[in-house]
This record gives sequence, C-alpha cells and structure tokens, in this order.
Amino acid sequence: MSRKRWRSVKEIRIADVARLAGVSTATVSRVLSDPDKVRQKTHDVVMEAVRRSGYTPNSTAQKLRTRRTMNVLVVAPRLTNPVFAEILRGVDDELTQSGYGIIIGNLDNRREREARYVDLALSRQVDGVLLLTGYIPEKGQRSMRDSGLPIVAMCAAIHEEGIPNVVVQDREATRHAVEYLARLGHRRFGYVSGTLGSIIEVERFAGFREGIAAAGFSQDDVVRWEGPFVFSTGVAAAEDFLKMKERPTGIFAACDESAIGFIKRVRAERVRVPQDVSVIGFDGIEFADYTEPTLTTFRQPLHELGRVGADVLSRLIRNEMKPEDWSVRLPLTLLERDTTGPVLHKDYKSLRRSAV
Amino acid sequence: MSRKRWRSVKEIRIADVARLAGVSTATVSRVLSDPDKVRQKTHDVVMEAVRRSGYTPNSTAQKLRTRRTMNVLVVAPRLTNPVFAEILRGVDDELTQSGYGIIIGNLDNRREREARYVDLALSRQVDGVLLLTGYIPEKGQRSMRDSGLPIVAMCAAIHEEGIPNVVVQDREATRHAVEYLARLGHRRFGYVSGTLGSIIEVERFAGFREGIAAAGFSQDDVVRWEGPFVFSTGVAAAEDFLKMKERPTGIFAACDESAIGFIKRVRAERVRVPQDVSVIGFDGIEFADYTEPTLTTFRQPLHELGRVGADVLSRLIRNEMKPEDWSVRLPLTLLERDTTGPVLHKDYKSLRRSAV
DNA sequence: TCGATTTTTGTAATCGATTACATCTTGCGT
DNA sequence: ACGCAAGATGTAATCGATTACAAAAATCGA
Repeated sequence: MSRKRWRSVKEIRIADVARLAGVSTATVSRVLSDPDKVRQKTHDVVMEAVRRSGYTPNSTAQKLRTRRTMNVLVVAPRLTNPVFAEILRGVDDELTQSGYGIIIGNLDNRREREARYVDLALSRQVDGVLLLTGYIPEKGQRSMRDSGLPIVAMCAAIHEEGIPNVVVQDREATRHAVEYLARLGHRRFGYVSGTLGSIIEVERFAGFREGIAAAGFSQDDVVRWEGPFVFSTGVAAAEDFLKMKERPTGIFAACDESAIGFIKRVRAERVRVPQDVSVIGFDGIEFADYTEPTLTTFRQPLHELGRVGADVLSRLIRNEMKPEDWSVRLPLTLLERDTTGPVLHKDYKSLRRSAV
Repeated sequence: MSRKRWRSVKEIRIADVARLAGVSTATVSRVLSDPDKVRQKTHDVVMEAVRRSGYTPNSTAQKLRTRRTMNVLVVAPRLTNPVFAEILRGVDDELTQSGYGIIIGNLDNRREREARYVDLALSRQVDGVLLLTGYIPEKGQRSMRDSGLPIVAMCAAIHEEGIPNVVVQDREATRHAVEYLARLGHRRFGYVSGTLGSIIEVERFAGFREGIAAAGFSQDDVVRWEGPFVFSTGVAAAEDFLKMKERPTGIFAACDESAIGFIKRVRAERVRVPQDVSVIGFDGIEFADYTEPTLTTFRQPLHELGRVGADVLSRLIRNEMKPEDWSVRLPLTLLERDTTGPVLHKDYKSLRRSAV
C-alpha cells in the first residue's frame, strides 16, 4: 500500500551529492550558489551529480544558516474581499519574482486573530511583514512591530518611526466624493462606514467630514451607518434609510461591497438609483462593473499598490530604502458610472443636469 | 536614524534563557514543549527567564531539527476568484488551529507558474500541498507529486494512487443543471466553459454532455463557448450568442463570474433574462445574490470544502488517514433564483409554467 | 624549473533548536 | 541509614546547509 509512499522517498543531502561527485560539500554548495567560484570542470561534474541524484537543497537548513527565510507575511483583514485578493496578486507578482514565499494571515475581520501572526513574526518565520490591516492601537496588545521585523503599512497611513507607508489617498478621495455629490445638487448625505476601529475607516470618515465642511454643509446634514466592510453593512444601512422620512440623496459607501448591498436593497423597494438616491462606492472592484446600474466608485490601483508595497518591503529587508520612498500615496480614479446623478427630488427646483 | 532598527534587536537564543535560569538548554526546551517532564519549581524558574528575556524559539531551527515545517502550500488557479478565497478561508480556519502556516501559490490562470511551487515543495519548505488546481497532465512537465510530499487534490478528482480527493460533485450537478433546464422546456442549450485543460472543466463538460444525452437531446443541440473562469468569458460568449439566429434558450455557465458577464452583456442588448434566455451558474459566490436578476446557481460548500481538505491533508501528513476518507465528494445545492424560468419563446407552444 | 601569486578546493565551525543517552536527585520501603 | 527505582537534569550529537579559514593546486614570470 502506498500509505507511506512519501516517507520512503530517500532524502538526498548535500553530502550525498558531494560523495557522488567526489568533492566536498563546500564545493557543491559553491557550485549551486556561486558558480564563478569553481572551475568549469568541477562545475560540470557537480551539476551532473546533482542532476543524477535529483538533489534539491533543503531550504530549512539554508534558512537557518543564512538567517534569511525568504518568506514574508501578508496580513489581510478578510480574504474574500476582492480588494485584498487583488492587492495580494500584486504582492505575489513582485515577490515571487525575487524568490520570496508569501504566508497569508487572514483576520476574517476579527482583530484578535492578529496575535497568531505576531507569533509567526516573533518566531522568525518571515523576513518581513506587509500589513493590509491597521487598527487604532489598543494598549496592552502585543503588536506586530514588537517583533522588530521590517514592516510596511498598507492600510491607511500609520505614522510611526521605521514603518514605511504605501497607501492610497483615501482622505482626499473621500473629500472629493462629497464635493462631487454636492456638485450634483445633493444636500443631505449618507455615509456607510467600514470596519470601526480600523485606521482606513477613520481616514475615510475624516475625509468625508472635511468634504462636508468644505462644501459648506453642517455635520448634521449627514447620516452615518456603521458596520464592517461587507455587503450586509450596506443592506443594513438601506433598511434604516428606507425608514427615514427625510432621506439623504447622496450616499457615500466606504467600500464597493456595502455600496452594492445598499443599492440592491433599496431597489427592491422601488427606490430608483440614481433618480431617487445617488450612491458612490470606494475600491473599484471588478464586480462593480457588473451590477445594475454599474457602480460609480473610486478605483484603487490595487495591483500596483501590492507591487509597490512588496517592492518597498523587499528594499526595507535589504536595507536599501531611500528616505523619499518612506511614504508612498497613490492616487485614486473616480469612475463615473450609473449610480450617481443630479438630484431629481421634488424638494429641489433646479435639476442641474448640466452639472454632471 | 532608525534605518537599522530591527538589526539592533538582540536575538535571544535558547542558550541565553538557559543561562538566565541556571539550567541547561535541554531543560528549557522541555519546559516549552513538554512541561510534564520537569519539576514544577524548575518550570517556574525557566518560564520566568523566558518571560523576562522575551524569548521566542527560532522556528527555523525547530523545523530543521524536527523535520516538520508546519507549513502547507495551497496552490490556487487565481486569487481574485471568490471561490478560491472562500475555500482558502476554510483551509485557514482549519489549519491555523493546528498551528500550520499557509503559503499561497497563485497561478493567475497561467499553468506554467506551477513550476515555482513545485520547487517550493521539492525544497521541503512545506509539509504538504493542497491543490485547488488540476490540469490534464502534460508529458515532460515536472509535477507536484514528484516532490513526494503529501498532496490533497481539491480540484475535480485526480485518480491517482496516494492522492486523496476532496471535491464537489461537479459532474452530477452539471448533469442536474441540464435536466433542470430541460424541465423548464428548454430545447437548445449553451455551455460557457471554464479554463480549458483544467480537470474541473473536463468534469463539468462531461456532466453537461451526460445531461444532454440523458434528457434525450443530441450534442448538436449544444453551443459551447470557451474561455477561462472569468467575467469576460461570459461577455465574449454573449457577443457570440447575440449574433446567432437560432439562439439557445438554456445556458449553463461553468462559473458564476462568466454567468454574470453573460447576463450583463445580453441585457445591455435588451435580451430579457429569464424570459428570453435562462442562465444557470456554478459556484454560489456571494455576488451572485446581488446581481440583477439574482443568479440561479449551484452553491459549492466552499468553506466546508476548505476545512475538509485541510483536515484530510493534516491527517495525511500525520499518517492517520482512514481508507474511507480517501475520496470525499461533497454535494452541491441548487439555488433557484431569478435567472432561470420556463421557455416563453414563440417557437414553443406550451409554457409549462407548472413545470417550474 | 623554481618560487611567488592567484585560484580552487577542503576542513570544520556555525546557525539554534531537539532529544538519545548518561548522570545525578529524589523518594520510598525496609 | 541504605539501596533501588523513578524522576529530573545535563551532555553532546544531530538536523543540512553555508562559509571563514587553511591547504592544495594551478598559473605565471624570470
């Protein structure tokens, strides 16, 4: 029976190859890692032995000796959110090029899970950490940075010494969203939040408030619905929205998923989008182009974000960071699609369609 | 400046703790891994030293000595497909419980990328592999199973000695899909494929053909559109569909994304779903409940699939597999939603609404 | 051809844990 | 108090590579 099949595979060590080639282990090691250091003839003999024995170096032994694991940890708040999947793709594209492995840390929106991954970092299983999460620090909680490992923050900016930031311009974009809605004639606003306690949410809401102020409105003109970055948050927000007498007409959702949930729910009650209510999302996930109507949203340069973050991390690991790269803030693109439009509500006289 | 901050963190080794506690390294090791083997008093002294020094064992050294990396590799065809994200969640839930780390392998739908991950396996960076991919073997290509590592196949069944299968009943479900469409009165069928060369696609198409035959139709009544498991495959299929004179009325798409792409595209041309064409998807991703109309589809038990696969793998690693678990085939659930309905086309006289 | 220099190769220490085996303690019965 | 078994602890080998340093071989000029 084959139950122990893989146990029976004989492990080939560098010493076996050395013996087979009639050289020392040092020479074999050199052939494999620094071929210029050996004679061509020796090289060929060793390579032949490697080939015939099917030798592959044991990477754990290499890691121990070289003190480099060639692994990085990527901590994401939730895997099923396409935003993180897309960022991860960028990270993957950049890092596997340079031989790094990616270990994923999935919090599934539960902050307390972070502890496991702090352990991972502390036990030196990885050379660096890419944080796609970011929470407002709680005292007493052991955090990633206690590990002393190189960290790159890719949530909204963490202003902390020694931690580079690779983020998008959330705050500016959110402010811009409000201005955009205001230009369309909206006067009462709704804000569907993201995960409370997350720095991203703090930033986006701050931008939103700035926008409200800049456009000359009072914070009282704003309704805020709270919840994590998921569909159901939008649905719940919509439930509340539907109960209101004086409904807001311009809604900003801190992520596409909740925007989509919101729209789906209100449309089920014959609220028209964008005629009765305009909705603008945030992220630019692929799916947002397949909803009906297609979602107006800010597109994050997700893949690039991942690449850049990974690049910064690998430079940080190699101690090759240039000071000007310590904070990268990528711009977002407003995708004007079909869930936003001028106010048509009876309260308002001028339709200002020209303002679109 | 802090550019070298993490370099200056002094690494604490087990020897340091031993010295601090006035015991040998063996004792420290025992305290940490097998506390019953030491006297209570010694235990306390050592733990205090551990605490004060902030020691965490170097996991690379542990791995080398114990020959267990406590890492598994998960190879997925494409990260941004919510199907794999969801499976990954299940895997994560199961494996991080038992202390395993997850290294991801993302093929991004490009088969040739598999080679990198074969290297990972060969160099013993992981204790086992979870294959969410599966391609029809090509000769000469070095495959995962050459690594001799425990592997669990979670794509459609790979019938190979020593490789357990944890899969869904694709074939049955697909056959069922055809029967379902046939009962609704459909007589001409469309099949939107998944990635060619993938075993999943082979299985699903086989099931489809079986269904066609079982329902008494000829394979000539079927149009097949080819492409990978992505939105645009459905869009492209729709383009072709729109050009046809005699359009199929019952469409099966091998994944929800392409089903959604298809629907979006045909609706843009005023083709009504389900009145003009019924579409049934496969996967049951969360989005499918937010499209308009909501998508009829087969729900895969994704999270459970991940958990079970991970469980089987960890048992396989520990050599605790029971023969009856070598093939697990989870059932799918048909979610009857709004993209399927009885044929209303003028060609057919009886609407057979009762057949729904 | 010889010795000095450079290049190539080998020896053995090292990375940081675990663990077999040896040795030392402790507890217990008499 | 003594002897012996059981329990606790220490010593040192080990996992499988890399690499500093030493030694040997090749190269070169005179």
